[in-house]
Amino acid sequence: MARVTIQHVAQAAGVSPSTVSNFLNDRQGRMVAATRTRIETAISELGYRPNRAARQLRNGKTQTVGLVVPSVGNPFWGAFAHEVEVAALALGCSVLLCNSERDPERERRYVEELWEDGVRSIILCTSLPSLDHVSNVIAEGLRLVTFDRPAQPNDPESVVSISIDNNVGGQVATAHLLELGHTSIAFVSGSIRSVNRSARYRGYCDAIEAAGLSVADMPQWTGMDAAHFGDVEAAEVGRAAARDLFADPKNAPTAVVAINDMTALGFCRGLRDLGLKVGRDVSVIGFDDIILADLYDPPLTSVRQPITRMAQLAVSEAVERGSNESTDPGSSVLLRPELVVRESTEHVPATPRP
Amino acid sequence: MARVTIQHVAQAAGVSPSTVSNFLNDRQGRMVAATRTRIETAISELGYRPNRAARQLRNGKTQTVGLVVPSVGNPFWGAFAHEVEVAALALGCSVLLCNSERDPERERRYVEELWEDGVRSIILCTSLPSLDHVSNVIAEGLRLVTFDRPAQPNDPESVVSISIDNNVGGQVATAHLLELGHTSIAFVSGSIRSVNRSARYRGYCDAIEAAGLSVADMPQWTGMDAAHFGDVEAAEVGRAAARDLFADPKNAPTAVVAINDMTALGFCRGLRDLGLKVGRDVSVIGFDDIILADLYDPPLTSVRQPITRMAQLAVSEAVERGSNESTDPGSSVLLRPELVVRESTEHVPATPRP
DNA sequence: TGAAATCGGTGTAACGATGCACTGACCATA
DNA sequence: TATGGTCAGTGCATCGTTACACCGATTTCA
Repeated sequence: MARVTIQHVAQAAGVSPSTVSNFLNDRQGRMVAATRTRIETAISELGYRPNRAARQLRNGKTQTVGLVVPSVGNPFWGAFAHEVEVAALALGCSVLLCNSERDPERERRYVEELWEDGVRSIILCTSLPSLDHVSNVIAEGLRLVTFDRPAQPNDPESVVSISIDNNVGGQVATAHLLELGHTSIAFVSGSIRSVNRSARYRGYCDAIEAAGLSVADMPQWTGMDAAHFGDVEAAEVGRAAARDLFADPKNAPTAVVAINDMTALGFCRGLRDLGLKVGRDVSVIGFDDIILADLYDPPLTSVRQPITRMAQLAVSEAVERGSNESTDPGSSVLLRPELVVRESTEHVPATPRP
Repeated sequence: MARVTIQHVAQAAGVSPSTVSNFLNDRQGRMVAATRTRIETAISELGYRPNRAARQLRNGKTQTVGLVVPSVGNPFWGAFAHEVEVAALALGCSVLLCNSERDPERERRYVEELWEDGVRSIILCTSLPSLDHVSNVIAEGLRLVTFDRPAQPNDPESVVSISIDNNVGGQVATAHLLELGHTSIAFVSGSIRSVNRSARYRGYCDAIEAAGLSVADMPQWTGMDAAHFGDVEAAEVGRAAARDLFADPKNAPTAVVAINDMTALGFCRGLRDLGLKVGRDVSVIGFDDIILADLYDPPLTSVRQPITRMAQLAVSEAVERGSNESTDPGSSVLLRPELVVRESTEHVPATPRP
C-alpha cells in the first residue's frame, strides 16, 4: 500500500499538484466549480490524506496541540486531558501530552521543544505567577493558552487564560462553611508560589473578614515547604495537614477549605487516621469536583470547575487563533465556579470535641 | 532566531552535511576521531537539534510513541499514561495521546491514523479479544504493544503484551475473601467482551471451586448490557450493581470482587446509599490499586498492577524494538499481581444482616 | 480595435535530513 | 610502476507539500 500523494490526486483529477494544494488550503478564489468537484472526487476515491511531515517541513507548523499538565496521573488533570483530547479531535488536531511535574524548568523545556518541533499552540497548565520562563517563545509567535491560571498583569499580550475565578471560588467555599456556623476554618494548601493558591486564599480571607471574623484567629497550617512535590502527592499534603492541625485538639479547626479535591481527600484520610469523622466532626470542602468527590464516603462538597467547557474554550483559542495569523488579542475567560454541596460539610458540632 | 540546520553544523565543523548525518545516525564506522569531535563541538555550540519533520518525511517514521487508552479521565489510565510519558521521555520520545472510549472503531481509526502519520510504535490499551480490527496495520510493520490485555492465541506474532496475570489476580482476590470466611461472594463487572474480565472471572471461579463451593450458588449480577459505555462510567456500574444485588437482601452477597477499583468505589457508594457499611457489612475488593484506593474511607483492598514497571516495559518494547528492524518476536510479559489488603475487606459478619 | 485586466491555472524551487553511489588520496602487493 | 584495495568523506537525488512568479486565453473598456 504505497502512499497516495498529492500528485496522484492531481493526475486523477487532471490538474497540477499546485491546484490540488490550492484546493486543500482553501485558496479556491480562482477555481472553477468543475475543477473543485473533480479534485474532491479524486481525493475521496483515492483515499488521499495529506502527509503531515511534508506539510510541517514546508511551512514549519504542525496541526498538533501541545498539552502540558502537572501530571495526568492526577485525576483532575487526567479528566481535563481527556476533555482536551475530545475537543481537539473535533477540530481535527492531535494532542501531544507532557507532564511538567510542576517543575518550571521542565515546563520551559517542554514548551521550547514543542515550539522547535513546529507546535504553534500550547495549552499550558501552570500556576506559576510569571510566564518569564517561556516568554522568548511567546515573543516568537507561540499561541499560549494557560489553563487554571487567570491572566496576570505582566503576562504577554498574546497569552490567553481560561480559568475559573478562584477568588470567588474561595469565597463561595468559605461562605458555605460560615453559613453552617463554623467559625474556626483552616485553609490547607501545599504549593506556595501558585497564583491559584493565592487567589483562593484571598477569597477565603475575604469571606472570613466579611463575616466579621479575623483570619489571624483561624488555625494556621503553613504547609510542607518541600521545594519539589508533584501533583499526586497532593493527597499527602492533606494527610499531613490533618495530622499537624489536630496535634493540639484545643486549637483545631471545625472546618477546612482545601486547595483541591486530592488534598481534601488526603485530609479526610488524615482525619480518619485520627479517629475523626468527616462531616460530623470536621467539615471539609475541596476544589475541582473530580469524579471521586461524589464517590467518596462521605461524598465531598467541592467547588466545581466546568472542565468540559473550559477544555473546549482552551482548544478553540489555541487552534482557531493559531490558524489565522491575526494578532487578535484573543479573549481570556474567567468562569464562575459552582459550589456542589454534598455530605462532607455539616453544621458545626453543637458540643466541642472532647 | 532562524533554525540551525545540519548545513550550519557541517559548515562549522568543516565537513559535508552527509558526514554530519552519518555522525547523527551512528554510522561512524569510517570516521576519524578528530572529525567526530569537531562535529560534536559544532553541534553543541550551535545548539543544533535535528528537524523532526524533515527526518520523518525522509524516512517515513517518527520518534513518537502512540498511546491509546480507553480514557485518561479514568484515574487508572491517567496514572498509566503518566508513567508511559515518564518512561518515553527517558528514551527521548514524545507521546501522542488518544482516547478510544473503548470503542473498537475509534481504536481502529486511531491506530490507522497514527500509522499513516509515521508513528511506528503504539501502546494499545484494549481488552478486545481479537486484534483483527488493526491487523492490516500490524501486517505492514507496526510495532504494537498491548497493555492490560494478555497475549491471545490468535494474536499476530509480532504483537507484544504487557499485562498482569488476571487469572491469578482473580484467584488471589477471591481466596482472600474466602479466607475471611465469606461464602457468598459476587463478581461485579460491566464490560462483557473483555479478555480481562473473563480471565479475572475465571480466577474467581477457580478459587470458589477450589474451596469446594459452587459458582452457581453465588449471587449473580449480569451487568448492564449497555453496548456503549466509557471508562469513567465504571463507577456507575458498581453503584447499579449494589442496588440490584441488595434488592433482595436474603440473597445478597457478604463480599464482592469488583472488576476494577472504580467499579469497586462505585459499589461502595451504592452500599452507602443503602445504608450499609463497607467492611463491616460487606467486604469489597477491587483491581488496579489506584491512588484513591488508599485514600478511600475505608481504604480499599485491591489487587495491584505494577504500572510503573509495566509502563517501562511497554515503552521499551515499543521503542527499542521499533528502532532496530529485527523481526525479533519480542517478549510478552505476564506479571504477577500483588494483593494489597486494606480495610474494605473484613471477616464475614457473625450475625446475618437484618 | 488594441491595450490592459482578469481568470484559471501551472512550473519550480525550496523546506531539512538521508543514504546510496561515488571519488580522490593513500597504501600494499606483484 | 601498474593494479587493486581500503579509507574517509562527499554529491546529489529524494521524501510530499507549498507559494510565488509566471503564462496563455478570454474579457473589458476607452
